[in-house]
Amino acid sequence: MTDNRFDPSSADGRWQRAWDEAGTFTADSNSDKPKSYVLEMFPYPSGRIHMGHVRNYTMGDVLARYKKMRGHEVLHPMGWDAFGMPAENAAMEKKVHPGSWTRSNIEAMKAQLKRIGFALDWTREFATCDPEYYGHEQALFLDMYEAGMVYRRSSEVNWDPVDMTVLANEQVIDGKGWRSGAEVEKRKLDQWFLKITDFAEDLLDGLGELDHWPEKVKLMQENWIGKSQGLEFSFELSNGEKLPVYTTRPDTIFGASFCAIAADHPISQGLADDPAVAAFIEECKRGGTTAAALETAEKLGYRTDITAKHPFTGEPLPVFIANFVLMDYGTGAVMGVPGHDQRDFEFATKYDLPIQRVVAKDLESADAPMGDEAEPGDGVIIHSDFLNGLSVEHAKADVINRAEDGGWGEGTTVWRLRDWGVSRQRYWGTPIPFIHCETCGIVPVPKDQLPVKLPEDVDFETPGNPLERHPTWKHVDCPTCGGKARRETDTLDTFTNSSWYFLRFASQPEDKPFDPEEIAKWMPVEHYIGGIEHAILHLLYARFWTRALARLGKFEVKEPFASLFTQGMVTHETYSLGDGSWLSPDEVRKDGADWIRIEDGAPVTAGRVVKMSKSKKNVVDPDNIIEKYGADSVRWFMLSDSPPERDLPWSEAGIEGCWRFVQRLWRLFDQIDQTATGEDKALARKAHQAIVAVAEDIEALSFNKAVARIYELTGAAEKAKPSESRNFAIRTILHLIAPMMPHLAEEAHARMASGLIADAHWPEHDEAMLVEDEVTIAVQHKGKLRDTLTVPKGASKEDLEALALASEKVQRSIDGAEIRKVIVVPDRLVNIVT
RNA sequence: GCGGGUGUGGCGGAAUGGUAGACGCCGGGGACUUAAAAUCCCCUGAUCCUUGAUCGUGCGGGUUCGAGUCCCGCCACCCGCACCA
Repeated sequence: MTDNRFDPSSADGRWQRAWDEAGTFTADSNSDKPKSYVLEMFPYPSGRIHMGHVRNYTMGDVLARYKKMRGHEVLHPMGWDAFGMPAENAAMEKKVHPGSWTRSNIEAMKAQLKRIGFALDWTREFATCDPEYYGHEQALFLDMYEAGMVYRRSSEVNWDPVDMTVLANEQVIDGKGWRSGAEVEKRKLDQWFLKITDFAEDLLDGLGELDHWPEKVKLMQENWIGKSQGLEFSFELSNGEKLPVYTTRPDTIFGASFCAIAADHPISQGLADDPAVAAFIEECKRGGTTAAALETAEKLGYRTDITAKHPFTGEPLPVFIANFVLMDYGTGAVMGVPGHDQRDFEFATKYDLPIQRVVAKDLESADAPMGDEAEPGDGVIIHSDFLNGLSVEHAKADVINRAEDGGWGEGTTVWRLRDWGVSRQRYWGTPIPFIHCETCGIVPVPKDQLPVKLPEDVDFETPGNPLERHPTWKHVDCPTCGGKARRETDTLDTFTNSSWYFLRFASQPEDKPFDPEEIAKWMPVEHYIGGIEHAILHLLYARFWTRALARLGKFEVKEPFASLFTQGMVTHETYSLGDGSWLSPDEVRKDGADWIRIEDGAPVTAGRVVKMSKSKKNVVDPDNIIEKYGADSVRWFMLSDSPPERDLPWSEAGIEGCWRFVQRLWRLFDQIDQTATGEDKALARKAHQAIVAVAEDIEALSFNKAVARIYELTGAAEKAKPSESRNFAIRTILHLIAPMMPHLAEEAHARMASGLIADAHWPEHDEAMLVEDEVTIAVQHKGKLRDTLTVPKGASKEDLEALALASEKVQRSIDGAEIRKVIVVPDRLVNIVT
């Protein structure tokens, strides 16, 4: 009566259309059901959906469908993070407009997502490059400006002196420009900043309320915000000036043997008349602006003639200009304590400065010779006059007190977090809505003139910012005085686009960014899922925007994402030829134990399993897989085996196994026997236990465990003889897999009932059916397993002990030794200690 | 350099301090078939003196009747570092 094979090539599309036509996944904000907002980080439209997307969206999809089965009104939207550099690169390489390149990518990727059968509300789709979206973003940016959260200052960028253009960190390879190959320099530009540091305390405290965020992400954000307590004080300099410095280790002040200031510190700049100083400052401009580049660069210093007077000893300390001191952090000047800071240690070794230990592990080791690195650890203070014998903690407090009493310093809090530079000298982003007027200065674009749209007619033939070069776009009249003025040609960092998109998904009125009442209905996002690579920047910026908008009175929500899940990457084995060139998986095959190239039989080395990437050619295209196995097999693969937070190795064998399981289920679903009677208590119990366990696993996002349980129940149902219990078990499996393999589930459901299984309820379980009658307990002798016993559940300690001692195997192991102790854990084990 | 993480069979991984290896993949053996595919059944951590025993969760210590799990110290690998998204 039915085919004995499930055919996804016809079923998948049929059910996808059925869901579309019924509007099954359209979220109704007026529903009186409890609301659930499930969101995956929206994709950048790079051109093709990759396996990482499939994994991410499958997890969210299972949650969304499960929540719906649990009676929730679910919002599960999708859109496009559409601004960014790849579109401009494509424009340069392929001579296409970034907008049309992006639009056609979106169209292709949307079709791919549809083929996987995601339960998405497409009615709310948008792209961040839609003028409507970025216009509202400009309005929000102006609101933040009015509230004093936006300002301008000069800041360093990577400058390519050959291409005459600003480079992203990504475009700096080994300190050189990626196109020109020229040595990159630091250059200062006037740029726009958002005052995220005003929210440092709030963002830090807010982490405490995020109970459903991974600890590691919270810890990373905490370290990133980097609250530190320390002492800010001033050295008196030999030239009569004062040098304010900040230190987190005032306890080590007697170990200071030099001071170091940043190259762009005012004192350094004041000495720049000296050609040697000027040359050194120039030297410091070499190299990129990333933390890693700065930290790993060789420590360089220039010894000035100035000395600083130690506040306690009065000793003169040499003042150096040094490349490892940052003007952006603290005061741009530090006291160097080589004994207890690794950077200072290296610097002191290089420039032959004294290295004195002032914190020792204990008094005995106080005068042991210093090793070849600094000692940053805790201990007791030595060689420090009145601090001797104090703990690090007490010494810190003592020095701060004395500085405050003496009026030469004070205890302060310093944050590692820096204000967010949002200026980008690029075309494909949100234009920053300001006008520079010769007479009025900086003037916001009036809101009724938003959006400030990007011009369409731009060229990418010459490097640099096309908005700057455009013949007319930047020339405007001042909105205040009507005089000649110039548009801001910087665009906003793409991270601003992704800092509020979840609000626009929840509510999208035409005349404003969002409607507070709708926000109140849906926010916060209940489940937010995405890559660990966003642990800091995107997630911190989104938290910041939400708090900033709340401070502006736009809504009450303070934290956008109630729970966060960071998923692992999809990886694949790599294949290479003897010459080191990479081969793609479909160019090779296994020949016995070895790998060969299909084309000519050349030997191939199977290498490490790493993240799928174009450069390693170990990419598997989801479309080809769906074509061959259907959407459900791929979805099942994404959920199986690996825990979702870890990497998932893609394998051909694995997807084959999923395909076989789809067919196994299909055959099983055909075996409901309406004439069957009788109870199979063991199977019924397994089914009830699975209903509870799979629900718990899905809610904990432990999809791999849910999958294993479904395999177990399936195996048991297959083996069982027909009975009412078996029919129940089969129908249970059908509902348990519905969120994971929705097409197969609909197809099978349609043959036994009317309506969509997507609209069905999660099966009910019977509490009484969960309890086992019998348990297997372990019998140990001195902690080693000797025997097992099957006993009724709840057997008494005495009975268990007697049964254990009666075991022949146990007696042989004890071998007549004296029994000193017997530990009995009911329903678990008996441990006999001799 | 700084910060974060991971480590269990041939592979992916299970395991409230209580029977290590659930479940899947690979591999081996068998059934069915003219044959193949599909399907079904059985086996599959290592070693040995094989009715059984010993060893075994990156390495070295410790706590405990009992440690993959808790504590201390290492090693290896991976990820992030503010203009990639």
